[in-house]
Amino acid sequence: MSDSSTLDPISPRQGGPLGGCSPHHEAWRSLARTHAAVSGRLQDALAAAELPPLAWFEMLAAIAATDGGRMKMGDLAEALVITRGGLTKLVDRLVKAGLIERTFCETDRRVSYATLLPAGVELLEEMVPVVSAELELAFAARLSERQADDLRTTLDSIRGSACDGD
Amino acid sequence: MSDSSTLDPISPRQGGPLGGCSPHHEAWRSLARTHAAVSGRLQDALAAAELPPLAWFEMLAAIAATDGGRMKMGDLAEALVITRGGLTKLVDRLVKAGLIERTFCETDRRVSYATLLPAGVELLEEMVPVVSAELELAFAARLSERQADDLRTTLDSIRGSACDGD
DNA sequence: CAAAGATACTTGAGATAGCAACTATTGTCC
DNA sequence: GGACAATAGTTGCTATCTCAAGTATCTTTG
Repeated sequence: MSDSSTLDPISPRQGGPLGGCSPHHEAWRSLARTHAAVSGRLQDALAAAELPPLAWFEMLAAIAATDGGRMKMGDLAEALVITRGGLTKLVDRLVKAGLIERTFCETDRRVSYATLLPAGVELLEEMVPVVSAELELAFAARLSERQADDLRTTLDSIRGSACDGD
Repeated sequence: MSDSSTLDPISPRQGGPLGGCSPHHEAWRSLARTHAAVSGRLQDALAAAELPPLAWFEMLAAIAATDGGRMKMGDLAEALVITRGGLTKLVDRLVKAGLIERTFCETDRRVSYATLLPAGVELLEEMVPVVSAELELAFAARLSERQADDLRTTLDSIRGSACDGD
């Protein structure tokens, strides 16, 4: 343990056989880092405004984007890309905060909906400008609308592949 | 509570004042969803091969990409975009698994390095093909190398903005 | 040179998400 | 019609992360 003769453990491989692997690999690294960076900024901005975390915003926004202001648990889990178990607990928190409520399906009693309440709409309207401002800062600063749209298209097609090729 | 008159809580706003907000907003949604989808696939592939989680791979890969096979804790935290506290515990796990070790700096004794051990290199070499295969599947299926490179450039510039505009 | 501040890392407490097992309801097949 | 499988959601356990506070070392400044 106190022996320092363990040094130089990897002399044969230095600086790059894995770093510069493939363009796809670098693209992935960039995707992961960028997601983390932007996500972190959004969360910081929300926290600074004393608003709930980003996950709450995404859930409220997802429900608000529907026609009826309600969404099946399963669809919501898919939209937020989290597991059903995780979603149950996330919904629990928003329900406890009075932002949404659980409603049930007449025709299929296994199904329950997360339904937006007025307080949820109100909060969402407070959060939107904060999130939007931060996104403008991150995206608009160096991307044209056209570039942003191209980016979205590219990402969508990657996601398509990721789901298909199962 | 058993009263169902709470229905129609959001009649004034239906289906889109927030869904189709701005191109930047949609690009962000796509970025988040794609990251989650690809990340999930990578983790599934690693688990299926009975290999350690993605975070271990990213740490090993980050260290292996350096010249000396070692990396300062702080730099590592920045590279993986996690907090220092989180990194300490992540490193603890890899150390316990015998993949890396902590080494110390002669000139500044506050600094410690995470140094790759032979077992770590070996494991990394097992993980690389699994991760690469999955990435090829997700990226190569619909993206040319040139598109992948453009994507990386675009993402990098976003990340640049996210860090600058503090 | 000594004290105050800055930097690097660790630690403990709390929050969140995933996994697997479980309940309840619906659909299918003989 | 009744047994078996499939689907929707919830729950307990565990692992991991973040945040804030703490320790050790270095740097600056009077």
